[in-house]
Amino acid sequence: MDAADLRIFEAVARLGGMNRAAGELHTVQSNVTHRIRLLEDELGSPLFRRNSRGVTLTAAGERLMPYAVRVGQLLSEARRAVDDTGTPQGKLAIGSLESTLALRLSPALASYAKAFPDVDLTIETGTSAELVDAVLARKLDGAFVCGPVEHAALAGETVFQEDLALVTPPALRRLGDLTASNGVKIVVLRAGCSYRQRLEEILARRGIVGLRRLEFGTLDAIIGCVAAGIGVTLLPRNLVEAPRRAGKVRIHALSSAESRVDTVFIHRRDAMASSALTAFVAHTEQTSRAGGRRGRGLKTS
Amino acid sequence: MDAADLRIFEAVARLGGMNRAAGELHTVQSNVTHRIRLLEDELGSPLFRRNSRGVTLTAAGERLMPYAVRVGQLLSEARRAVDDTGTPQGKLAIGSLESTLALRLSPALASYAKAFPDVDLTIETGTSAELVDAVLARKLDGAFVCGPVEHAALAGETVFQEDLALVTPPALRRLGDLTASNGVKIVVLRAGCSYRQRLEEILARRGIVGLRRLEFGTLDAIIGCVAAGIGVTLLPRNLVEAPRRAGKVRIHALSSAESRVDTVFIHRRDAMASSALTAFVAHTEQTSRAGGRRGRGLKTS
DNA sequence: TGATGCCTATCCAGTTTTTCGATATCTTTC
DNA sequence: GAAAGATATCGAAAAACTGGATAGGCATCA
Repeated sequence: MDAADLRIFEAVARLGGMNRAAGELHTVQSNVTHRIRLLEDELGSPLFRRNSRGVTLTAAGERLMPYAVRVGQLLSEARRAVDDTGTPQGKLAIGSLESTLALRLSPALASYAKAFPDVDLTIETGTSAELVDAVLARKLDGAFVCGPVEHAALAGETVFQEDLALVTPPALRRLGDLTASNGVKIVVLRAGCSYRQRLEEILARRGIVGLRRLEFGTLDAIIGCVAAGIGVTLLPRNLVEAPRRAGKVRIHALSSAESRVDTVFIHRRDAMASSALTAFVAHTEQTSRAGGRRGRGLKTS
Repeated sequence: MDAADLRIFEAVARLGGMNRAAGELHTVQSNVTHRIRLLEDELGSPLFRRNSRGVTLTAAGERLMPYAVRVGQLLSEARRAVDDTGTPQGKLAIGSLESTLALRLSPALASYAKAFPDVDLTIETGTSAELVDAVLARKLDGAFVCGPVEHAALAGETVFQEDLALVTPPALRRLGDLTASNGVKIVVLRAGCSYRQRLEEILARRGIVGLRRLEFGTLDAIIGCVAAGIGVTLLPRNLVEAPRRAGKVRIHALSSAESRVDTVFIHRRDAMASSALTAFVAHTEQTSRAGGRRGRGLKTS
């Protein structure tokens, strides 16, 4: 049994046919059939059931499949590891929550890109759940998500601790005065922003439900909107301290459980971190130390 | 790059020479040299430094090495997985603390061996640290060790909870009367028994140090020895209840932190559990439910 | 019912890859 | 300087792989 055999096996299983696999593998069908046959002979049990419309995995094939996938991944990872000379370079796919990207990451990204020009950095955004899945599926090398994350295959550490503040127009003295009927809206940075859900929970806990939502692309727009009495929002406290001192908005007390959000950087435990990734984490921590505080996260081994 | 290449690479790296690798791989040196050369060409960087006394890994080779090892392990595991038809069979290497084996495992082992005659069950004993290392090195499929065990690569669950009792001769009313000078010894089942260390800690905490040790091979011998006034010991409470009621020994109070010992069954997280292993764990739990209580252990994913 | 399309199995020949054995070369050691 | 032990190189033989052509099974459709 060899990696090449498993590669063929995996393609046949995934595409459900030897013909189709032959196409993907840039070879001919007879060849695929032959190799599969050899593999089955070697293992001593059939891996596929042949029907007229293609093939399906037998029980033994099902058992082999995850290994075929894993070996393929390992080999390509090995190649990258050999190429990785220690100076960060190559591709680096990072995921982030939209809000984290906007509020925390931009300066770090800019200086990272400048410091390591040989890295092809791509940033993808999504919800925490989407990002976790993408990291697990090895589509992303790592991601910034809302903590805590508990998954055996993932390592993570808290890189930012946000202290959120509930921000309302200055005229709103008591939260109780908020009702759906007076037209005040929830103002958030972007749809699916994870602060939105938290804000709705906080309001719901105080009996305030049914507020409409409003989205803006920039922080200034959000704050301006709140100052104008149109909505309420939930933002990191240090971003709204200045407007508050200027009397433009009012901040309402939250319990620390409600206000505290950990942003965790996660990556697969089993994937060896590339130089580019290692440098990225180090760089982000260094940059963030100016604004946020660094904390301990999951056990990292 | 193929698994066969990595196999050759790994042998050369491990043995430090192409000649020696050729011997192990049942081929000739020229062949090994050739394949290594091809691999280096393919990867674009030399993997070995050639000296007159053999070869040593370059930085790139060092980076490749763990992948070579892992791929080899995966392939052999894949083969086993394919062979594993669901009915427990094949080899199963289990480790255990000597004391756990003697006190808890024997009945479970006997009935397991009877229930699944196609499994080649081998039991090895050692200290917790030794067993953990053996499981990590894949020399054992699993092991019973003293909890708690915190290791990212290991999953575990508590299968037994022992409530230990400090057992002394009935004449010894107060622990304070124990001194090294009156000849009383620590009696344990076997050298290196993990209860021994615990017992010494418990005594030390009460200012009793310097007692000599005495080993016995059977429980009855130990209890008889204590009853005869020769020594003190630490044993699961339910094993000494009968002699205590008979007035043969005295049990002294311990805090629950001192008396409680978790026996945890550990196995590698990344190794897919064979049917034999799965059945073993299930069987042990079932059997142990008669005597001990089952509890939750580490997060198992 | 026969034609068609899609699929796998098989066989053969050509090519590529791998293996082996012999030999060259270099370095350390005695 | 010889011997031992190491890697490098080369050519021939063996093995494995590939590609193309063909056969046959099974469903669908007219």
